[in-house]
Amino acid sequence: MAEPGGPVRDPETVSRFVEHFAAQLVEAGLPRMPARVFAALLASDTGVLTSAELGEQLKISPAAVSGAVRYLAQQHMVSREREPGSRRERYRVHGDQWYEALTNREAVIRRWEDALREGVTSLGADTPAGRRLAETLAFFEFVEKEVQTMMERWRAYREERFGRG
Amino acid sequence: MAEPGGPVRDPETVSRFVEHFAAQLVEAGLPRMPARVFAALLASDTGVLTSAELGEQLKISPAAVSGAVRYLAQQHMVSREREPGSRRERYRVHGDQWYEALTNREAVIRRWEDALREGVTSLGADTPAGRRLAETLAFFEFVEKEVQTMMERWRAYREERFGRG
DNA sequence: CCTTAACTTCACAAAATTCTGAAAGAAGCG
DNA sequence: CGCTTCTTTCAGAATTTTGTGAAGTTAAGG
Repeated sequence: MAEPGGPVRDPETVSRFVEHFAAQLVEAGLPRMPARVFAALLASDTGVLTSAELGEQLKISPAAVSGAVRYLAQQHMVSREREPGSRRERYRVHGDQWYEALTNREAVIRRWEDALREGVTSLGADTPAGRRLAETLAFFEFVEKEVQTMMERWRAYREERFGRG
Repeated sequence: MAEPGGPVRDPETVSRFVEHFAAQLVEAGLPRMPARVFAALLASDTGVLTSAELGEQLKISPAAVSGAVRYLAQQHMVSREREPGSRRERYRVHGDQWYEALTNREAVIRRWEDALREGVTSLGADTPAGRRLAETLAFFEFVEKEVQTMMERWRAYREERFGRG
């Protein structure tokens, strides 16, 4: 399908997917612009786009691209690369990297756990509320461990099914 | 510690925990009022509070309580009970129920999967972008299955460690 | 160095969200 | 049936978030 000289990718088809998938991400809590930029990268053939390409494709200002990309980089969902010998920056979705980011709410969970531990102590480990908090804490600790092993299983499964990315 | 006649719970200590934990939830994406209401329920001794109690404790209007509770109930994070023979409604965090809710982003994931499937088709399963989308789709399908078995392991572990809730 | 291309930061306008008071709506109880 | 108590809905004020244009910053290329 992909011809040598020119891509057959219909921009409108791509855009339809990008906006639709971005909308789902937004619904799940991601801010709008980061969601759109991320979807655009996912739907690109190389997985790499420049700031200009993103701005043009999504019809947004350079400032918006900048903000969205900063957000995504902080969440480790994309990485930024300097194109050698050029002022252009390139943004990339790297398969593995972003699965990990999705499940690596580690920092967030860690803070939940801290807050819960403090709650158990201050409310009293021997009170009903304290016991409820302790159980909740145990749940998060459990999940944290499980997610790690789950990702190991995923990597194995992925390699078997798709080969090395 | 909990005496028969009157609770020793220091309201200020409780409030400190409630606001702190709620703040973490907000940071993770939960709207403010639902987060505060939920934290208050978690920190209550019985796990049940009336609308009036919530309003008083959090210093918010009945309208705010109503909105927050509707949100939480939709997310299956609390359940509402009618106190028999009274106009009062009671809201409850039920241990199991809300762990499940946390991991049951099922509906959300389902929609992601749908969008991705459509993307694979419309961009072409044999294009680089299509392959990337297909792999992403595989990841979610994998996670969906894994989370289910993880929750089974949690229930087993929980029962062993805490006994029947 | 100076020019120029590319990205970033900042202040502000626009848009969306959030919470409240007020009014309306249910449901028990006499 | 009407009174009373509790909850929900609604319109609007206040706050927050978002995206832009414009100025500022960095670094390549002459």
